[in-house]
Amino acid sequence: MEEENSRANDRELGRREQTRSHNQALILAAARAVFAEYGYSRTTVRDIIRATPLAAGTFYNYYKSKDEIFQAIRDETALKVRPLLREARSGSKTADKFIYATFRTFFDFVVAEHAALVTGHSSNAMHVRVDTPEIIAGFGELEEDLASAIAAGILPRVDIKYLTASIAGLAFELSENMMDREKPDPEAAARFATDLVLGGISGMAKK
Amino acid sequence: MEEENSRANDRELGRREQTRSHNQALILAAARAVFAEYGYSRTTVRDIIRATPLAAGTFYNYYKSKDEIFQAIRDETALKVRPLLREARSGSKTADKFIYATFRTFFDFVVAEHAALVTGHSSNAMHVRVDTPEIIAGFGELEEDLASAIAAGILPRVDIKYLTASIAGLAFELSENMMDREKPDPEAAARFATDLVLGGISGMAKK
Amino acid sequence: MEEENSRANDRELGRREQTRSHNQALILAAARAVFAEYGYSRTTVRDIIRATPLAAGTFYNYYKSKDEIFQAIRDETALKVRPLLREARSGSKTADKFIYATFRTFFDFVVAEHAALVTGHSSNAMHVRVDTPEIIAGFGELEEDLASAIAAGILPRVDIKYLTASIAGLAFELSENMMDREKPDPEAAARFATDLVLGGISGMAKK
Amino acid sequence: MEEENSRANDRELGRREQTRSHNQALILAAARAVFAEYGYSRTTVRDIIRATPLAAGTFYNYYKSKDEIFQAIRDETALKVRPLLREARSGSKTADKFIYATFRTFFDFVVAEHAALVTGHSSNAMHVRVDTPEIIAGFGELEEDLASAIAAGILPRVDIKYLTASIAGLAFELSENMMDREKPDPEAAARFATDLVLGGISGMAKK
DNA sequence: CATGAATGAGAGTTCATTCAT
DNA sequence: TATGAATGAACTCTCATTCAT
Repeated sequence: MEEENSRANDRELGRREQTRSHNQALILAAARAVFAEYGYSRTTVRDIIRATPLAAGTFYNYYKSKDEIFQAIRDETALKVRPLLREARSGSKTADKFIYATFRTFFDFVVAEHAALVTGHSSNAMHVRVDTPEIIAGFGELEEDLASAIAAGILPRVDIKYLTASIAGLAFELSENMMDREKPDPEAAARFATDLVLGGISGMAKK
Repeated sequence: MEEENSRANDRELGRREQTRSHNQALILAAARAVFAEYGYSRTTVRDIIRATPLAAGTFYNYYKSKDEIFQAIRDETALKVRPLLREARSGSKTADKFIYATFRTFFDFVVAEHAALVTGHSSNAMHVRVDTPEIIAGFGELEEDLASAIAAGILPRVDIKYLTASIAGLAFELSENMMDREKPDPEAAARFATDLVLGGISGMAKK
Repeated sequence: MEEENSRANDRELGRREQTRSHNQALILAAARAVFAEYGYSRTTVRDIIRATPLAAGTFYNYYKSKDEIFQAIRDETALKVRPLLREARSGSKTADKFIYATFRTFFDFVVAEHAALVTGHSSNAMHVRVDTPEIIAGFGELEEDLASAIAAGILPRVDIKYLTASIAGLAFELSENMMDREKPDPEAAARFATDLVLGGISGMAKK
Repeated sequence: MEEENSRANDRELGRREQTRSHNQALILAAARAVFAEYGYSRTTVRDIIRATPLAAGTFYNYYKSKDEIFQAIRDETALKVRPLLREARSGSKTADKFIYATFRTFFDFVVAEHAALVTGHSSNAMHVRVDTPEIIAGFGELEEDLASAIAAGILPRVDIKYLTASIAGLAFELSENMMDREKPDPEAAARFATDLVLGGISGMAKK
């Protein structure tokens, strides 16, 4: 039986490898879409494989469980954006650049990956945001960087934990509002957020 | 006949009603706790009654379904805080009072009702926030009030939708951070949030 | 507590007795109606007491179980009609009288008790007919009487079991058809059935 | 990809399909038996699968619900017998042939399908007969054919609705009696029913 | 490795019955 | 004895996971 399969599948060299990563990609993409749409518990493995040309059991050749693929997606997302954020902030010599880089990078990322889980706008009216170890680590990094920036005199001395929370809250909530708009504009959103954090609304004027 | 019986049973009805509302309270409290812990879908009705000395079927003497109690809790929360928020803002003649009143009222409420669902800090690493009609209406009210304040010259002309989202994001995220602290201080949190919104971090100095 | 109740209930002498049989009658009537409407399993005890001013637990002061009241109703029905049928047949000296008396009595009874269970025309399209010991005994009596009539030369020698079944089948099915008509006419139905059994359709002419 | 796989798996699909239809047959047979034994509402899906070597959930791989399999069985039965009945009657040029063909076909069918639901002889003492659209249509067809036969002068002018009901009542009741006998004899039963309908018992003599 | 039916624990819910009042 | 909330077994159905093919 295995021989027959290999005969059928190996007409091209490396076909197996190709199929394997192809299938993995199919499953990941389907999972991302479905988790983003329904959230973790309301998503069934059947939903995922139904969004795939594959069969139910095949799923388990790639992921040990529904939980595993979920965490894989979450971490994958956080792992992608975290280096971007750190790098963006690392070169910033002014408060404006520091804060703007943070928001801009985050909003750009959300636009690029808006099918993914970070900001799940589920059809049945629930915001789900996941605090995985990876994401928590991301918050930790932000806090560290804020501390460094304060130490370097780039940012004023404020309650760092509240500032971290504020930036996170603004980032998540504004990114959602931004994505609801006709044409998401990460530049404008980042500008708004940065101005708010730095100078408050006092110095803003509506365009 | 019913009247006669009730006359005869009056003394006991007091007891019964007492037990009844006691049980209702037990179930509500359990549900609040479990929903906050696990979110809607991961919570089972059995989880709720297990957190109670009652039997499985008893739940359904009080709520027709898992959905019904969930909505009851959500709306109860939103319906309680919304009038408070509106009233707090209504008398504010300055930007500072307006913004501070909003945050302070919200944080006070979170401290008072910290077992409730609105800001669920789940142990299994998920933030769930539900956009019920009630909560969405709350956002709408905030937006309206912001528009009025801008029209009245109390607040400067800024992107109202982004401002609404910003205040909401700050409120939810800071309230969570506040509750994680040893001694939640709504005054300090509201002060931080208000200063941030009005003047940004530029004018802040860490105490 | 008991004293209070008796004070309340005993203003008239024998009131208790009266209430008791009154309640029993209420429950029986409600049960008859609901069983006839929904059949045994789709009827809930709640349905029965809901059709009553009484409380759930009261039911069990009168009947040990749902099953018990169901059987009571079934047997009550059969026990009422069986003596009527026997008596009607007993005096019949001719085949026509014998057969006609059987059908006519049965159809009259159905008209009179059409809310009861014997011929249940349930709203969800099911015919339910119950073969309780009482009803089976009724069939047995019919068979006995047919045997006697044959022995007496009143009826010809035919397969008694098939004849019994035929009469039963005609009785049940025609009674249902009769009850579906605008104005149920037991006389006409009994005439039709009798003529069919005695002479077949050959000698009939449509009115 | 699916095509390739099916090519590769062709030999096994035969097995699988075989198992599949085997299981389907197991479930159908069990359902037929249990429904016949207990009727619709008293039958639980658990009863059905318990009468099977399969697991609880397997049922739902074949039927979406208890209702679906019930209707499948009902309609399957009615749909099988109806064309047979119509065809049997269609060629009949005399009253005897017409009536005999109807009963004989029905009784033959009952003998062949005696496990089925149409005529349920339940051990817990209930006859259940379901008026599905299919069965009602069967009655309608009988009535139509009777009307045609009367119009053609084959049958005398009698109350068609009562005649239809009579034939149905005789068919159901006699078939049950027939099946209770040691050796069911559809020919004899059909002869009895036909003679009864055509000439009544007057012309009969017990064998 | 793909397949997809089988599995069975467990979900939400109902309801006959019990029992404190 | 009437009350009606409490009970918990049993129901229909779902779904993550397994496994023979």
